Amino acid sequence: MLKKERQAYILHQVNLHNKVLSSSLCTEINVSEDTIRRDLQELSEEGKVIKVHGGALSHSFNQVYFSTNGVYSQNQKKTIALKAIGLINNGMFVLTSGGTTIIELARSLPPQLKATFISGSIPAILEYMHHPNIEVILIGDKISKNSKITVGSEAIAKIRQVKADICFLGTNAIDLMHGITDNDWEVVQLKKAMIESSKKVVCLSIAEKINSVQPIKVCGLDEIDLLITELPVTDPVLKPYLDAGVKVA
Amino acid sequence: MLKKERQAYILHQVNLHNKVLSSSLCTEINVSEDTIRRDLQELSEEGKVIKVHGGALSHSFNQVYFSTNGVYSQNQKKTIALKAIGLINNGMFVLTSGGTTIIELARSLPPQLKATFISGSIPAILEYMHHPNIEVILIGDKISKNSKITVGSEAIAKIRQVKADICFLGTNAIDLMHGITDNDWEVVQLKKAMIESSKKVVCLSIAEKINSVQPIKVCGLDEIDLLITELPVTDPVLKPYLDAGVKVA
DNA sequence: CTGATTTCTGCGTTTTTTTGCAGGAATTTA
DNA sequence: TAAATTCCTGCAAAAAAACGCAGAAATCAG
Repeated sequence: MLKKERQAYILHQVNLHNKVLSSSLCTEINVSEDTIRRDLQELSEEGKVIKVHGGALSHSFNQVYFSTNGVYSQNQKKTIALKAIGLINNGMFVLTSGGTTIIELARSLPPQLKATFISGSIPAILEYMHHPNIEVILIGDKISKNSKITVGSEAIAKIRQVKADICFLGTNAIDLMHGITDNDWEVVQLKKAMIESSKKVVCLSIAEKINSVQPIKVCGLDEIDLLITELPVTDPVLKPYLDAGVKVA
Repeated sequence: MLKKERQAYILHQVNLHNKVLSSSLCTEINVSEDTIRRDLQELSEEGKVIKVHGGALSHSFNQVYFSTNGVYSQNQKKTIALKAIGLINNGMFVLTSGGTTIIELARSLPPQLKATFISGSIPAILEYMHHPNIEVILIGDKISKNSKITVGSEAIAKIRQVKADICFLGTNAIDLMHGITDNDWEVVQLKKAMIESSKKVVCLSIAEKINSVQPIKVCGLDEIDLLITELPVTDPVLKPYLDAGVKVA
């Protein structure tokens, strides 16, 4: 096998699978590891692949996983936020949890919107405060430094006193079997209370979190009135949820 | 699994769920905890994640910060803050209002101090949240956007439920005749409630505000247990207050 | 066509990287 | 305060990489 031929094969494999192991390559092509290593070395110098200990990675691998953009999946979250904002009308009482998607929602609210936002999430409240026309109601109680949200029985009691028109939940994990799940017990209690206190429950979830599970259950899919992702409604990932009776936007 | 691959997976999980536990990661990827720890270490050195005891946090989630620009007469306020901090002991319940002097107090708290701070001021709460050992209780209610503090009957009711060891009031104006005065009716209601709910009332006031008056009365000088300014106790400006029976530090 | 030169490949050795483990220190939690 | 986790340090084994070298193959010059 010619050297050029071999390198073309390697490059093909890298682009196909996003990674190659030098060990498997050398058995596939039946050459010594040194040869593979030298090939990888050359391809790496030409910028065709990224050489790592044990093999090589495609360049797209790095683009996908080590996004140089500091804010992770901001665009997706922006898309979700805009869909969600379409559900808010003037005069509404809106209950929101915390999380980066909610922050994006808060930042994207149109300036003319006049509504009342209720939350215990400090980062979210900070964003709502900057808005010219929104009334902000803060749920008080002990602050969980971890999640930057007020948690505890007082907070839950306060939420129970509210009857909100709509509730937006930032989602940590959603799955067909287990519904909405999360990893912080106290936050879960809050979210449960929020669901009970709202006429309409909307889950905001980037597609990556779909079909993932966390240890603690928030609610079943049947309690969600709407699931918002950055995907078009026709995306196959959403099909099982539509089939399960979940409304999707 | 390649090392880079593993780190990409970890980073992905961190960005997705805002936090990861090393314990769960090592069962997921089936490597030793040491390996996970070393990965976390490296990712943290590259600034990709924030390493904490037991796992790691995403960086984007922790970017809650408040614009500190234009801190007015910072040095004097620092002096006042340090005097005030001398009054706080471990285990105390501390009630604070808002204002830049209180912020300075919050920033200057010694890291070992273990106490519970109660406040409705968003900027103050943000500072307390950064402290490793203090418990933060947030007073909830409607947020007044210009004073950045929760105001209203619910907030007052909550404060009434508390019996704090000490209360620090940022002062807007203090005068021999009129006592403590302010210019925001709702904030005054809150401060009154705070005074009633505290065993000891401490006013923090920079010298410039001494002998000035605002439209709405908070309380008389007789209700103050201590007045803290940046001046030495012997300063002639403070003499009339000492004569009137106000303790000064 | 032939010999010299260059390139390529594989082998053995040394060096580096990676990983897991044991212990003791540090931190967290009850 | 005591128990349980988690963290750190040094160490050792395994894997991979780097290096030098020599033989094989290809290229080139005369």
